[in-house]
Amino acid sequence: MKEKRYKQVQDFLKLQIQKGYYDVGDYLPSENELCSTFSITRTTVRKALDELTREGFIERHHGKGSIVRERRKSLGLLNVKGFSEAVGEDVSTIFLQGPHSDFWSPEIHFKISEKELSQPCIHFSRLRCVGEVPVMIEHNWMNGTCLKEFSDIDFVNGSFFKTLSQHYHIEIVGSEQELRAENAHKDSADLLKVPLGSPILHISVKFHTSNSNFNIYSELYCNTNNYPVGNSYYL
Amino acid sequence: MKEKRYKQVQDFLKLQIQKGYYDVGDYLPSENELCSTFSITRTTVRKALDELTREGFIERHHGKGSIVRERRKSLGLLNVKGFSEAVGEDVSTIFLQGPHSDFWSPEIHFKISEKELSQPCIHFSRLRCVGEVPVMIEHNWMNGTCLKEFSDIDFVNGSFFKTLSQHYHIEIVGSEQELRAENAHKDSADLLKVPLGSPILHISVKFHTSNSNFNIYSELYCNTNNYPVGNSYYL
DNA sequence: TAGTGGTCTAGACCACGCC
DNA sequence: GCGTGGTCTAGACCACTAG
Repeated sequence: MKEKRYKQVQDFLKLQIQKGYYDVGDYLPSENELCSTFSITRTTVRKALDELTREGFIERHHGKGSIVRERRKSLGLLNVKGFSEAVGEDVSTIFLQGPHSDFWSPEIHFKISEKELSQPCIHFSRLRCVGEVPVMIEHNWMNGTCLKEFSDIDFVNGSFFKTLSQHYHIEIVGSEQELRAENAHKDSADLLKVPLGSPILHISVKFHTSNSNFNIYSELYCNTNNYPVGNSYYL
Repeated sequence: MKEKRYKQVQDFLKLQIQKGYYDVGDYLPSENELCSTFSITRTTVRKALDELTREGFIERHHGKGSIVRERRKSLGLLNVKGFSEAVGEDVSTIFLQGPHSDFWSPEIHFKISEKELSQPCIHFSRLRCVGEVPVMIEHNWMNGTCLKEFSDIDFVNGSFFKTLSQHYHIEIVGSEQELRAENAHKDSADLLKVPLGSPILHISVKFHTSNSNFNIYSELYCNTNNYPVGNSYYL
């Protein structure tokens, strides 16, 4: 398949931003400049800029131009913003299962796309702790065909999202979440070291990425007794 | 400001979907049909469909058409929107206590600003139902000096936020939230009609508004058994 | 093969920010 | 006034799906 023009421009600009060619707040070339640089029309340039906006790389200001945005740290809820930031430094992560091939689990709450279902699945799970106290169990499933040799690559700074961005150029563009209060089942009670039947916050997440065939499906089980899940949202 | 063409089409289709004119899985009219129906070009029609896709109302399939997506059966609480805009259908609200003067309650989780503490407080609480089933208890506290004669004014379409916007020109600009899974206490168990000790999702919210001396402090108690709390976030 | 959505061109006019 | 991004037109060709 031929590389799309808007995709070329999009990737070119994204790379320049990621490489630090522009500082936060800098203006990109104007749409008309980009048109002549790439010998394409404004419609195509704007499609590229639309995508970059959706991905959070730039902001556009009517009458002024497109500026480079500060890279976001969290999306909606529990992008584990609560861990390294809200809770402090004393957080740790234990792999329960490293990345490995698996089936698409019925535990996944959101509807998995047909395309993804027909492709191999990668799964990994982690236990998040504050100090010595386990506070969250995290299960993740995703399309394996998009992550060649994933199991062999170390997580960038322990962050899965950073790894996706830097090694695979996949960006998170949105998420859907559902939250429930449940009673702890045996497995989660054991891992979280709480009595069977304790109230547990169960969060189902579907992260949407810049690749429409690659979503991340997560099921999280949180002990909120000492560390409530936090979220902030600004317009 | 003139209403944009793509916005007209977008809102028209959204309304038809919300009204149930299309079933889940139904195909919308093709892009070319919409072009002639509205006497606009495909670029404009596609812009409308792009927005609906981003909002999660439709899915588009190359070579086939645009189908209506399943609407999430959730409360959509964690964004800045209110309950009334959640799923829209068949929700009702019962006032437990209408707006009245009160003290700033120790039940409020977030820190109240000094300025607000020194001023009178208005409180009201409601029970939110889907059909006949109570799903959420809502307590709200706020600075009374900003809401002259608030008790006497009817809520615009039953929406508190709309009332704030239309009568007081106060807009929500952001929020902070904390979530906990708890066991139901006596009062909330009674109101939500669940057994004592059932798992309940407790959400503490501080809404920030365009008036920095006016924040809304809410404490919410949700029965998530049938209607999980949902949230989606798109860039 | 006919119809659909996906990409792209080459223009136009408007609203906004700034000098 | 001028450059910027936002909206819109009237076409074109391509890729995908299905009968």
